Amino acid sequence: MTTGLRGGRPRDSSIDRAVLDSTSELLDELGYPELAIEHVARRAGVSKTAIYRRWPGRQQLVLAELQRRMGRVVPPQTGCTRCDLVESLELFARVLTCMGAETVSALLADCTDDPELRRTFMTTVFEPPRAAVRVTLEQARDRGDLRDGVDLTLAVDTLASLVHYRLLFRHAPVTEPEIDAAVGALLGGIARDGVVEAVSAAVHAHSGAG
Amino acid sequence: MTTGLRGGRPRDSSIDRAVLDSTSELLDELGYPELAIEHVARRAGVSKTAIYRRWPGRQQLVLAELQRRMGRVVPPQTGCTRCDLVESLELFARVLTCMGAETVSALLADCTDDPELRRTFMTTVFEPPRAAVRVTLEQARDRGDLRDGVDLTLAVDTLASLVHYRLLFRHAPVTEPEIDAAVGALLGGIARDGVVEAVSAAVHAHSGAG
Amino acid sequence: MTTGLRGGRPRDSSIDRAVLDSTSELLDELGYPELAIEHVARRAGVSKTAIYRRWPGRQQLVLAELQRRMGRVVPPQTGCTRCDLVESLELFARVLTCMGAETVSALLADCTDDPELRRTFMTTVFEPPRAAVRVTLEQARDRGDLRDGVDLTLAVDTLASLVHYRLLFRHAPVTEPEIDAAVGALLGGIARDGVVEAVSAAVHAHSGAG
Amino acid sequence: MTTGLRGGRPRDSSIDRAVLDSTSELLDELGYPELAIEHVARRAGVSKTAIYRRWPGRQQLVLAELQRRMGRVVPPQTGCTRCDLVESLELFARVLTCMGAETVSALLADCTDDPELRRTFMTTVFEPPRAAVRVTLEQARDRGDLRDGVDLTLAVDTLASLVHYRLLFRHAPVTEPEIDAAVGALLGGIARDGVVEAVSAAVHAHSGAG
DNA sequence: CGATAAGCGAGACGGTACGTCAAGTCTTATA
DNA sequence: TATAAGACTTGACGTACCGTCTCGCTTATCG
Repeated sequence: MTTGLRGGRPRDSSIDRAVLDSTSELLDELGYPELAIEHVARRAGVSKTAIYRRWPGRQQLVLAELQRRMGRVVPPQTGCTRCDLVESLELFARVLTCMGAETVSALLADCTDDPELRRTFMTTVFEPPRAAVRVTLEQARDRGDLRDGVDLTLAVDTLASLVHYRLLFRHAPVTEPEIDAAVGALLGGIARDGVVEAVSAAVHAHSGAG
Repeated sequence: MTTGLRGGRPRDSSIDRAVLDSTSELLDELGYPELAIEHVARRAGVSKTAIYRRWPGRQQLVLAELQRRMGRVVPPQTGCTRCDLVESLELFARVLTCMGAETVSALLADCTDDPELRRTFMTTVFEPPRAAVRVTLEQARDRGDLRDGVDLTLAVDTLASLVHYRLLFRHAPVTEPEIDAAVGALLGGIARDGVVEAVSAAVHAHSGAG
Repeated sequence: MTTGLRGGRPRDSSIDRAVLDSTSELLDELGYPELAIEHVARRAGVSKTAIYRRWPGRQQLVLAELQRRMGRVVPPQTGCTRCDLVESLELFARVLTCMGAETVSALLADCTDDPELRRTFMTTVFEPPRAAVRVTLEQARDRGDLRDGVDLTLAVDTLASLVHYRLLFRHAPVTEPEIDAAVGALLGGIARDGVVEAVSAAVHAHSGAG
Repeated sequence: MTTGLRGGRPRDSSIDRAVLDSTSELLDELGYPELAIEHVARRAGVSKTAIYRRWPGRQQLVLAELQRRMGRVVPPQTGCTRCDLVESLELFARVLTCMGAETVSALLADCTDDPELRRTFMTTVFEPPRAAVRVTLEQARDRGDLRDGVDLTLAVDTLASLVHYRLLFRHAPVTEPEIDAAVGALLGGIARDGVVEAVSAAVHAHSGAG
């Protein structure tokens, strides 16, 4: 809040580090639900007050640690649409894995009540890798690799959500071949030639009749 | 556990109902994180003991309520691949929405520690709608609507995860046109003709070089 | 509050004892200002909750201990006015000393904010010995030992306050000769014969002039 | 301690005043127990450091303020024993009331731990009005108004303690007629003629027998 | 029909963490 | 050196649920 423009003892930045380090360790050892501010304080050799002065609560503290873990996400630029997409998604998976899939989902669940917090979470944790995928798809589009009228947001969600789903819900790893297959499926479709157009007509008839 | 083979006063089944009803109300009013067994007991006019005798903890209690909310999920059977898929996914979305998206994700997060519990959660909450999608895709495959070598599990995950992502993470609604577009994209692909094959070759060259 | 007429697990009366014992010890070792509920709980081998369930706060807890220390105060009845008075005051002094003069005054000071609490304090701690003095004086009056028109309340206050003052304020002991002298002074006056009447007239003239 | 003999920035004496003023206000608004140094500092527009440099703690700070409130106590000299005594005691009551009876007793209680502090308190707060009473009594004695062998200290305590008791303990006002009656009682005694001597003999017999 | 066994409401119990608060000390930059 | 601002440690506060327990009572079935 107060940047302490002038006057007052400056914050001891070694405390920031010590607290985040302890948070990180406890996150790995106990997981988010068992992570207590009191533990963090004890382990960091720091008072609770010093923590609460920096972060208003557990969520923000862990969020800060996740942010630190994420570092800088740079979208790949090989010039090859499929390669870039695969690369983006692998990056995505790496980021989530590094943050700790369970931590991410537990934290998210713990942020649902406060809209402000939710937004921060999304911006901090989900947006960066998501943006990488989007940029990659936009480049593909500009390069003329995509059909006209393709809904980019939907495409991003489709790919991103797969990684999320596997890692956060099923706690299953996402392997490179799977990512490749998923990208291939989305790019090329999975229906035999001619089927989509046929069923498309049927849908319209169906919904028109309903 | 004990079916009360012999002896003892039989359980009052009206208590089961009262407790689940109160759980349901409090879930809607306060959300899962704020739901306390003590509140449930008070509201249901029942003792904590009676609750703990039936469910070992909060998670199992809420799980039971979600199970009750889900009811019976029946996969659609119109004979049209795309219609059935869309229908399955809408069903999926309805189920999650009815259960309460926030509740579902919070509960899931709260189940991560106990593997047994996790499995129960997956079987109870995620599997049924997922199975509906899988059945639909299997029927499509058997009907010859899908290309050879399509990874059904991946396809199910791709579609299912989209709904999850939108509802559980972004707390955004999933509209029918979007579902339709997503199904269309997966079935037909989004790449311009010829692109997939071309980049596919490039991928192999790329990964061969790496 | 709830006497637990029916239902519920009965309170463990050994806890009451353990808590008051620990309170007593800590009162002696550290004094009232340093007495912390958490210490009491720890030393008594009891949870904080168990304490707060019985007494709403530190003040009430200590008050309960003082009450226990006081026991039963019985006014003396030798039939001799002066002896009874001296005896009453010595009893008074013993009671306050046994409770711990510093504890009494610190507790009183800590009760000033809450009127309810203050009243309880007065009734519990100050009234009983005070009542003994009053009873003794009433018996003296009924016996015809006192002049007509003597203000008994004032007389009680005069004697009681001396003990309070010495013990609670000056932390000086009150010896038997002093008590005797004070009782003698109050009973017989300290002015030389004729002086009181003379100055009494002067007072009236003085206040009439002012 | 350091009178700032030489060197450095001189102390800003307006700070002393501002701090004591704020202390005074907060004492009236919240009472001693709720008076926090941080509040005082904030209200005075002064840093905590500046306060702690002048007074080692809360007790000393408040003590300083009480001292300021007391001002100069001058014993009355009308030449009439009873008038002077009444006047002294009223002065006594006024002083305590002005300081704030609750503040005085709370502060006293908060000084019990530190003997040094206690002594300062006694000297500062209790001695001056007490001295006035003593001087008055000494003048009465020298004037020949008192019987031989009267214990002056005991007489002072008897009168002073009554005021203390009423104001600090019972939080009851001390009215002028009451003071007059108390002075009258002490000077003239309350026993019917002949009673004191009779019971006095009884006491000696009693204590001799016991 | 009485013994046995469980269900049940009430609420005590030991835990554990919460987030807040004030005390008193220390650090920095500025006057 | 004094000052303002404010970081810092310490330690207790009173609250809230957790999941377990004990008690006295009720309600069934079994022998």
